[in-house]
Amino acid sequence: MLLSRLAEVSREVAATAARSRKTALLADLFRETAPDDVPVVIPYLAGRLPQGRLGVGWKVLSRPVPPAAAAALTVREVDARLTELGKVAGPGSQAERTRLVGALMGAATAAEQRFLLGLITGEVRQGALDAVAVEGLAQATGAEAAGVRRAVMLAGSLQTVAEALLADGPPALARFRLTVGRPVLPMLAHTASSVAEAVGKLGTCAVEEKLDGIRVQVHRDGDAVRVYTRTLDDITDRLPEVTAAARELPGDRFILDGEVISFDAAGRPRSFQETAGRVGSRTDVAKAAREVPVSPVFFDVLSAGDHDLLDLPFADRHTELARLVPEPMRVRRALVSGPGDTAAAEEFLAATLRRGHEGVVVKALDAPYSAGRRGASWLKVKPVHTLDLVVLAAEWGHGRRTGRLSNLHLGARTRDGGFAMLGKTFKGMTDAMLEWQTARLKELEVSDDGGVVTVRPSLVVEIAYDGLQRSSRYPAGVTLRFARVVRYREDKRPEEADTVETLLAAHPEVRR
DNA sequence: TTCCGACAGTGGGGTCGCAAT
DNA sequence: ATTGCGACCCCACTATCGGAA
Repeated sequence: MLLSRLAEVSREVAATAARSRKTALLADLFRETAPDDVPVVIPYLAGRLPQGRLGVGWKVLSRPVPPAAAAALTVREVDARLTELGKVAGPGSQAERTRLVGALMGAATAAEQRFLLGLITGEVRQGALDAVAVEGLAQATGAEAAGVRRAVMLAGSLQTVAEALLADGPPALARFRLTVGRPVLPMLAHTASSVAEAVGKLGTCAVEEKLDGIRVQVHRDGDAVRVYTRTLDDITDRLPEVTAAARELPGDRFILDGEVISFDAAGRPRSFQETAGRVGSRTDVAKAAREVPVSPVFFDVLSAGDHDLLDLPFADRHTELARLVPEPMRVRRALVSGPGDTAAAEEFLAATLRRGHEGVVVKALDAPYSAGRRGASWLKVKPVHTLDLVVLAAEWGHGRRTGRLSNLHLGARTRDGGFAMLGKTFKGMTDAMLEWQTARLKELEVSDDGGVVTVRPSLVVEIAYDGLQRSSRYPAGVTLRFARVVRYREDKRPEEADTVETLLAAHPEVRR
């Protein structure tokens, strides 16, 4: 199949609003795909490369290359070239990657270049990724969409399921079962604004502490232990403590779900930055493990012995978890009987925060494990802080925000009457707010370099954030975590904005 | 008819590893 | 030794479609 066909379908999908029509377009393409092309066409139309990331980003891709006049590239040739590109390493590799990208782009028409650019950067912007591709695949093969979705969750990969389905039809789905050693997409949580709201929605539930670390899925089959991240990367070699802990548990075949986190000598959780740095260390794991040891803390079990537990209610899975994992290696929890018992949940949240943790996750006791889904049966609750800050600048947006000022630079007052930038945010704005702030900020413009519009510091905006973290980038030595806009405060003047001092005083645990 | 679940898009900061300077 | 880039951890929020209620 020619790459130009894919580029054309992708463009059509992007130009279509209705999801049903997007699905139909993908299904049509999948039907006409030859078996040999399937391993490439399916991921491409789901907006991903089968190779994963290539080590090529905007820096290399932003160099313009004259397009080819006629479409001649086949998808398999492109795939072969990108596989080569991904293998390049060592001294001189940047120049070599640039050369290979240039050669590929030079063989592509303008339309194909646009498609390739989106694929390689991971931003196809066609309004259809895995979920729509799954629907399209189901439609093309006559399989049940729910069955395809489940197979993809269990395989951890759309591509594997697509190949099997297009080769053998719907019966192939039965081959995809939960298997120890093969990672499953983890269940995710929604956000609730309060414990009362969460308990109100779920009724009888468990309230569990939410640790601010790295999500892990731990598989053990006899002596073989593997550890996977949320995106199913294998990080076993970086976490010897987790392997050792898993081997000491009484069962010898299981899949556990939990969090890895580092505690200091006093038993307090270290900051996310410290835990994440440790988990990211690969070159000298032994040294990293001595300096920042981590502990696994589990909250769910997906499989035990030869039993697939995914469809069991959470209450039953937890009974199994308690059999397998001793209490210190499990997340703390409280059982709550329903909305009448909210006070107990509130107290548990307060105690969890006193222990230095992030918040809680409220979980329905009757819900199955919805692999790969952000199910409504897990609701996280974290405290939210707010500040009144001043807009120092704004950046021109991309995609659907093109032509609008989007990303705000936020400043707090300093003692000398100036402002110190604390970070940026693009979150929380409605389309109407984007429209309004673009016009308002243009009135305050001091300069525009094409990317950043600097303004007179006079507009006050209320910002919500999850906490403070250390920063080497910003002048106050700290930055806001997950900053988002709540509303503009036109009733406030910049002299009334919050100061760096009050911010630091509100977060004494963050030392600069 | 209205409501709500699921998705995609729009990017944020930090840290590590690697290659280039 | 330092700098820049890319990958991958953490993530919030809004708009939209289409099925559920």
